[in-house]
Amino acid sequence: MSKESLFESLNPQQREALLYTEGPLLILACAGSGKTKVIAHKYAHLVKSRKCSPNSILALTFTNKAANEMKNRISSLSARDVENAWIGTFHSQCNRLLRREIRPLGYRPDFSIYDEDDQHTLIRHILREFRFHEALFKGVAARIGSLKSSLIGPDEFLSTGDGFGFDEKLAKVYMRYQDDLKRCNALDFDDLIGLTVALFEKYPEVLGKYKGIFSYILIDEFQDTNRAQYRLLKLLGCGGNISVVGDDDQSIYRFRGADVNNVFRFEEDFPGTKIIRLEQNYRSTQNILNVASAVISRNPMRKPKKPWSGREGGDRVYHCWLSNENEEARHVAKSIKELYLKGAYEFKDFAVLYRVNVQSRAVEEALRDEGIPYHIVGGISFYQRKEIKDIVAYMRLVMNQSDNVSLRRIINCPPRGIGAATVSKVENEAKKKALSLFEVIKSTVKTGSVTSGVKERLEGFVKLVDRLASGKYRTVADMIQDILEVSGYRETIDEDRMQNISELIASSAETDIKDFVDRVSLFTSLDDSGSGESAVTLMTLHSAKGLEFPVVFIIGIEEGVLPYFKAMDSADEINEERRLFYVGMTRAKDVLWLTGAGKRRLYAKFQDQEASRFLADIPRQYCEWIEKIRVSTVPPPVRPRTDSKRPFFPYVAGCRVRHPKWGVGVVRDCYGDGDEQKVMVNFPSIGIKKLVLRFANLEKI
DNA sequence: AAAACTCCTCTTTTT
DNA sequence: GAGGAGTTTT
Repeated sequence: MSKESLFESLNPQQREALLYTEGPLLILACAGSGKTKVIAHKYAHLVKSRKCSPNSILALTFTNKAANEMKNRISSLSARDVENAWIGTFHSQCNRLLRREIRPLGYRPDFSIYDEDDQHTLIRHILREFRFHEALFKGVAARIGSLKSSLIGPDEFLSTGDGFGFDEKLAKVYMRYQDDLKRCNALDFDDLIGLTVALFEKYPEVLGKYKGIFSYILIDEFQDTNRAQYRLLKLLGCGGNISVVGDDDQSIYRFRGADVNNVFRFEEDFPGTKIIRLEQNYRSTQNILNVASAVISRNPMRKPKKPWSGREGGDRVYHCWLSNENEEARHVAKSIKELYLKGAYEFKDFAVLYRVNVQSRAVEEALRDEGIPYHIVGGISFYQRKEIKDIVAYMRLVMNQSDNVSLRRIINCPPRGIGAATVSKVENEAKKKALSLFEVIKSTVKTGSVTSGVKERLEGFVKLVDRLASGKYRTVADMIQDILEVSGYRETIDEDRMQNISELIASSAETDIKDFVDRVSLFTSLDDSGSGESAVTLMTLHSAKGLEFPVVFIIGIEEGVLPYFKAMDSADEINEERRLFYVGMTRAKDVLWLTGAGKRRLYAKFQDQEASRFLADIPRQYCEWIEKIRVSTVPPPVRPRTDSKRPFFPYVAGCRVRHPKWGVGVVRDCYGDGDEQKVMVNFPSIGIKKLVLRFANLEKI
């Protein structure tokens, strides 16, 4: 492709973004403004104009899907092989770098990568050993994860503790977790970023090497970076050879550590930053854009921007209030059918978006009743399935025999008579001698300090692993087949599970075994290839980011659902809910429906629902109200309620209370309502207690 | 080691 | 109201 045609399809701002290569550049890209296109074109331009040699541009995204899309675009623009280019997700490229450079940090290059599940297993194990709130493992993991994504180590965290015991214990768990990972020669997702940063900070010569390799840096979805990722960019991009593209209005992953403030910090940290705004929206009609803009403009702390659409007018945004969630779902299904029968749209042109996955149920039912094909995006990932994780654990243990988490997973799977008692014996031994579990097992087999039965079974296991480790497998398929046969795993699983394993094998093709394990670890969901049949898409608002559909329904726009009730007591979280709504609305090209229900069953109980506060921000002239239930029962879209109707708590997290028996403690959380109101209080003497407010007899101090 | 039972939780989830 | 996980039972 000629240089001219690289520009031809771009508007003036996009062109400017592409040509500005001499200093740090922040591209504020409104929804639907073609940001991915700009990055791909810029990459191609940098190579074409010989400003950068091929493979010297680091281009980072968040998802594998986005990375693949970028690779495809770039290779078709520049007719160049992108196999060895530094294009990929933050995690995959850090992994690539660490496989080469990690030694000085005390890990071996054959390290395992632990996903969230493995992380949970390990933390749970530690909590059990510490006899410390094992049930809270998820919360503890989340806490540790957020510390790690902010590059706060255990020691640093300890020094900021609240002095009430919990955080100190948490710091100990954190420290131990990090030690265990190292002992296992394993990295979790946060380590992939964090250790790359640590490497660069500790070893300037390594940083220098990579600054030499990367002559330019391109970042997509910049608003989703966390502190660690930002630090990485700062280290590598301080020379100013960096362009980042993002939209602060579309930051919806705060709960995962994403920090929108990076967008605001960028200008300060990269002096001389040029800002270019991509404000032309190529997706939605002006009406849809007006509605979305009206809602998002209520958020404080935004980068100012004026999105506009080349598509004047368009349908007004439809809004409809139904009596309950089934009526709502039926309404969605009927509307889809109606539009479909008019012939303007295929089923794949429709999307139904919701805040929480449970909302899909009613919609599924209604679509089935109408005979409308649909598919659901999200849910349990292929790679999270037990049988897949088991097989991968075998592979990991074979490649990294320090991997205790994988060993524990499969030592008795299939059952080979090595029970909990034996394992915990081995664990104690391992702790004493600072060896890995597998090493201890091997020496136990040699010295025979256990009963002959146990010894025999352990020996069988060692032989199994050794056999697999010495196997000269050409392909992933060979290795997995051997694992299935030799371990006896195959006999223990049913048809369905075997089917999944076959799929795993099929997906491996001719991939190198090590690359395959990395890929499996760094993938979350298998590309839903889809059956090819045209079908309505159902998914959460989060999953919808980056996509577009001609007709979009956003359902459950009610207080408690959107914004979700858990987010309602913090202004920051409300703002994020608003952004989520904004992301949803800006997915629509032609038609946007906003619906809600007056009654809804959430979990066990029915609830009366009020219209979402966000609806009150929509100017009436862009909207059309469709009356489905009697006007008297239609709740007008009111301003946000005062707190009077929300469950009221006499305490807030952080305040101190006195308990007649346990003395003074700190409130950590308040939840539930009515007679079920509960508080979680941390008492220094005994730790965390959950108390029913009615009975607790607490005194505020 | 499977089956039965009880208890708990229940937002979103790029890697 | 349902699914997951831990515990107890057989």
